[in-house]
Amino acid sequence: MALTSGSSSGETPCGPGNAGVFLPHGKQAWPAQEPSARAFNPLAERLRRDGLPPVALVELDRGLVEVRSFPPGAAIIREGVASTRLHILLEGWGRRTADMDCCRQTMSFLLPGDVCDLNRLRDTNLSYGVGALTRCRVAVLDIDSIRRAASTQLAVAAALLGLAFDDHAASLRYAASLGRRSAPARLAYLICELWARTRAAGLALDDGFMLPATQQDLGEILRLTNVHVNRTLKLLRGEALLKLERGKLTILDWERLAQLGAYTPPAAPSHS
Amino acid sequence: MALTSGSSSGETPCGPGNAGVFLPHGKQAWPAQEPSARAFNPLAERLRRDGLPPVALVELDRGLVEVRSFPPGAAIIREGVASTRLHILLEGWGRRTADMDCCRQTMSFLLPGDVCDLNRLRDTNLSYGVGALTRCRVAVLDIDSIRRAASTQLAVAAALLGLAFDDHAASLRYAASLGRRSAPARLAYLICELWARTRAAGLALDDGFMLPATQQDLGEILRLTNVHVNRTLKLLRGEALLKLERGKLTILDWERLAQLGAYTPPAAPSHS
DNA sequence: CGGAACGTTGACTAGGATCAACTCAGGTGG
DNA sequence: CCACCTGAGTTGATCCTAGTCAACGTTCCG
Repeated sequence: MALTSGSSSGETPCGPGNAGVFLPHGKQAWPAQEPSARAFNPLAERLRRDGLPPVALVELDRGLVEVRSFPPGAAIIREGVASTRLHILLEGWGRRTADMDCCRQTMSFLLPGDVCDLNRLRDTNLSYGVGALTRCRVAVLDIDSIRRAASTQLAVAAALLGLAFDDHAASLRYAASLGRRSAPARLAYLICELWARTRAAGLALDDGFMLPATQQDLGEILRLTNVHVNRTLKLLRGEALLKLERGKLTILDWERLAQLGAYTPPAAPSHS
Repeated sequence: MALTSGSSSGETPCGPGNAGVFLPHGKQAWPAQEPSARAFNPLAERLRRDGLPPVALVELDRGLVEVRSFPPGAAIIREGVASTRLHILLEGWGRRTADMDCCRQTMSFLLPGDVCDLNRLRDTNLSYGVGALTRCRVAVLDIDSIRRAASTQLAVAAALLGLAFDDHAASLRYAASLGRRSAPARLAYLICELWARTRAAGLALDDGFMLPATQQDLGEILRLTNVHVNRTLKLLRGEALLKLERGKLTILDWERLAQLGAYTPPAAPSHS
């Protein structure tokens, strides 16, 4: 109910129980006008690369309740509202936020293939909310189905464990990148990380990516004011490291940008 | 080998394959002079409370390789060195750190019962190191044994998933608590969190806990300089919220401290 | 055309960093 | 026993990064 709250545009093409979310084969679950086959089912693709057998995907797929659509700025998950549903971002950009005493804090951006609220498997209450940065399409799954799947198919449990680890590792890297570093270093790091993630999600352009975030949004994740984000962008532009115009971020000098951000690309996992 | 690096004092009483780490029953694995039965085997206690059946504990226990001891300041895990061992803190305080370009960053303190490098189950390379704040006793386990245990005993996989989620949730809360908040708010939050964790680990005193960290250490986790930590402590002392002398932290006004830190105690998990 | 949201720039402020000096407790060796 | 050293805590003076406030430009959209 909290999830239905006035933000969805009513597009829920999947009937409950239909196959489709985890199975690349189950394309009948979506209308045919999908633009890109690569971005079609990002989580399934990721899990498949991870070595999850198709059988396990079928198992997970049983948990699908519906696919919902959210306009930009809508709340996908409200902070502090318990739910027995798991949300997977299929399309669009989201963000994890927490309302602190002073102002809103963004903990991470979410890209297609990311599970918004994986922690719910542990605790149905979350300490954060999830909002839509752009228009988003979100797969809604039933937690108990997923738990059942994990307890019958070991591969499912392993896959979830893998996702949790990745998420955790990213949080740690992110926390480290903040701290007593300068605004330019933090911004550079963020761009490097997003560049890697957009490429992994198949969303990257040749020399950059579409960044659907305002300077205010960037400030919330970098812990800067929009004004200072502006100045910092200007600085990096002046250094010919990158440029950001009309939502398109272009990387001009990857070497120096990665050096400034002290960014080291995460190694590929050694095991599933 | 990286783990043997010149810091251990040679105390490794357990032969490989001995029972003891996860099994509260297997007390023969330690010398008899253990001071407190409650702090004796903190992770096992935690997992037991979580509903992990004793059989699964036996399974995990097979992975025990040795128990190592580290003096204060020693490196328990060196950043960037791959390893096939998992480390569980049995006694003492540790910290997760990453060396950034400018200075060292601490991501979290580790207390007895915490797994230092759970991520290694996913990727044998870590993006952080672990150091000993006090003298530490650490159980060293073989990763492959744990993986095998998780793939035969579902309860083991579930327990690991639970630990990963808890760790992840703590990271997110921590990242949120930093950000654009003032030094007093951050310090207050840290104290609140440590107060909850020391109580959970059975290490708390009546009205506080032993905090074996210098003001420099506190600065590294709070992203402040030691000088500013000092001033902030002085401020909180002046407000009669807490005092810290000779390593003993005393909470004088819990209500106002929690309010200042915007601390909300984490809810108990709804499922295992 | 008008309004709203975002981006841009300047002037000023403040929270925390930096640098430096000093105190204090504990340990070590003569 | 005292002299000395070291690491931590404490305090003051000064600097600088980023926040705040405010104005104006630009883009987009109804």
